[in-house]
Amino acid sequence: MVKRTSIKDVAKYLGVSIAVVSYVMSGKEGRVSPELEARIRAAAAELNYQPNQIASSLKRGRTSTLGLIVADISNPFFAHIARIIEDTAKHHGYTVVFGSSDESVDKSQGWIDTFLSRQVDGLIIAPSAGTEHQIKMLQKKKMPFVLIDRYFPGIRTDNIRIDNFRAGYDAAACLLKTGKRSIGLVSYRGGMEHIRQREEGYRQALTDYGISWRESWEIRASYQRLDQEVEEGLQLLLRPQAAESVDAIFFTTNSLAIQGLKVLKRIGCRIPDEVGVVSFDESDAFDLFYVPITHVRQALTDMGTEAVRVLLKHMKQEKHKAEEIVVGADLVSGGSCGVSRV
Amino acid sequence: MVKRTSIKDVAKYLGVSIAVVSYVMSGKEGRVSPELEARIRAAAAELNYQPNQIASSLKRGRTSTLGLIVADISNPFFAHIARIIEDTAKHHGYTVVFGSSDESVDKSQGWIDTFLSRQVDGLIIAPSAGTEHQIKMLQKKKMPFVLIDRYFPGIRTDNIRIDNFRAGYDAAACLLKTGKRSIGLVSYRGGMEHIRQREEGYRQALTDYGISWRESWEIRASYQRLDQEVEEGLQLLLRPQAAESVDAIFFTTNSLAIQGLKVLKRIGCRIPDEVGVVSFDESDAFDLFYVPITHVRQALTDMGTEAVRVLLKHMKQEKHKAEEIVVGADLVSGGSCGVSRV
DNA sequence: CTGAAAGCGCTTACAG
DNA sequence: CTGAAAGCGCTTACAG
Repeated sequence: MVKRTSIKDVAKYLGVSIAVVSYVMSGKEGRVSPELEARIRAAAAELNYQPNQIASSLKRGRTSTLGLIVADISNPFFAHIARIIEDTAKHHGYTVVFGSSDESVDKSQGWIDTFLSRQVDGLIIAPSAGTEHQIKMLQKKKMPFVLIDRYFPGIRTDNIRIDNFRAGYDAAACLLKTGKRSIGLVSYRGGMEHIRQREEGYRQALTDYGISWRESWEIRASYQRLDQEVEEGLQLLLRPQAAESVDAIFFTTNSLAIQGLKVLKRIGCRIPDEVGVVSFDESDAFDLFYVPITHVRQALTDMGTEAVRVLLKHMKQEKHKAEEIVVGADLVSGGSCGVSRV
Repeated sequence: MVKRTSIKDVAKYLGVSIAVVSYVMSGKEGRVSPELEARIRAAAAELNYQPNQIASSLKRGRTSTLGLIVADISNPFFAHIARIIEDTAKHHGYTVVFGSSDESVDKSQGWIDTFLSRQVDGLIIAPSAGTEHQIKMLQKKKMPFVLIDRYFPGIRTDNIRIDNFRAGYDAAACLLKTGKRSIGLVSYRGGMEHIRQREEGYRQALTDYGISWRESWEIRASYQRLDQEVEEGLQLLLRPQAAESVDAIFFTTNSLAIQGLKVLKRIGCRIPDEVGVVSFDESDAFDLFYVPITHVRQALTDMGTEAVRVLLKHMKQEKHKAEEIVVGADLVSGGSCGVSRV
């Protein structure tokens, strides 16, 4: 990089103080005479001056940067949210740095440390399981942050999420309404609260429809070995003639569903006749499946814009009571549940 | 944010100079006695010291940050690349800030300005059409950057891409091999070189298979009104009994294909019998389509890691001749082309 | 091995 | 309206 021209250079060029140049370049009104201002602007343009935000950040103690930590930026759910956060942040003069935690406690800590040392003004985090202490540490340091998608019931924090219980209930109910009676659950290991809520909703729906829940209907995969464990789980659920075999499946996230659908397709399972399916989140693959997959659509735009809005508010106010914001989620019907009898 | 403890605080706490603290905290070997080093480390831990990277950046003139500009971070192609770049950059001690240009010249300029004023050490850019002058400006400023995915034939720059001509050729050839004879092209307006290369490959394949190219086979959509224009274009291409009607379609990007498949599905077009299909890039939707969509798979991992590698190399060397790196791309067969007769 | 000091490029109270 | 100066938190040549 070629040596950049600084405020000092343009001050020297005009024989004025660096103070006036700074005032003009940072848009302070009424501190400098119109004539001088014009000369400074002209000189700045001529010398190709561009302010150094790093210096400004050091002096002002704020970087106008937000840190975003998600499980995986290449997951469409997070990629979509990232885009909305980017746009909203930019609109308020902020830039976003991001990191993927891969659901790892250590990686999450690593990104938090990185972002803190880089003096981000605030953090937006989709926290992984087992990171409660990291969240508490942020609170202790009074570092502004907001949680998205996930949250910890034991910690009062700003967080933006959907009503996961209700969404899980609606998803399962959609299957039950078509006469499905043995509803499998394909979910994540790890015990994240938002996933547990979806599962609770599912169980409540079973109960309300007079179905007695069976433990063998629930299978779980780990993030790290998702593909293999979904496949093994489905093999169990779909064993022909087995007492535990299932006539419908609720996938609690998009990645579980994508992998699950690949398995169902490979073994030639007919949807919805043999097995009804409902999933979470959007995907082009759901729309283009031979029978479009019914799914819970989270209001991602609201989630992203609210996250930034609440975070900026939090950053502004020393005292700030935690806001828990529930954004919309609706069931998009695609036919994969079967034909409703209600 | 609570007042952070600085190097000065720990120096004062121990009654030593800030210099030694700095040496220890930044890992300079052999400048400080082991005893003092131990005391400093203990004090730093006790006072919960975390280095301020902003101050370090200002002094050292480097931020260990890379800027990434893509068309849209929520597009799976770019989201995937972003993830690889994030991992590779992190491995080398760099953090990534990103911005989506939406194929807009102005937004692209905006992100470049933002990233320059934030003193990023280097840029990775998938440049939009019409941004040649921005690229030249970066060269004039000697700002290190590398282009990915796209490039400008008239400007010598580092760039990482696939052989788009060959990939376009292979894609079209796959359709021709199954006996398809009138091959439609669904592509982008705007004349980006990488897209033009794909189109050229397609035309060359037609020629080599003894088919005479027809202008009416080629339809183009703009980024801003993609959905509508793809639909209108397909309607033209698939008009029954029309002379121009087509028995196969080559989509030159994933977003064109996704939208196109939605249209084909809606109008009940049978793939591959009525219309063969081949696309670019990967998508869960391609794998899960009733007939898996044959597509060109770009070596995204290579593209991302090479981009970072070349950029870091460029940043290190004052003199540096432009590297044009071609990464792999292979055709993943899915059955959507039809049955090969060769 | 250790310290005093200059300086990175800004911002901003304080004088004049 | 304008300028001289302190200071943000580091790094690093220069003395000792």
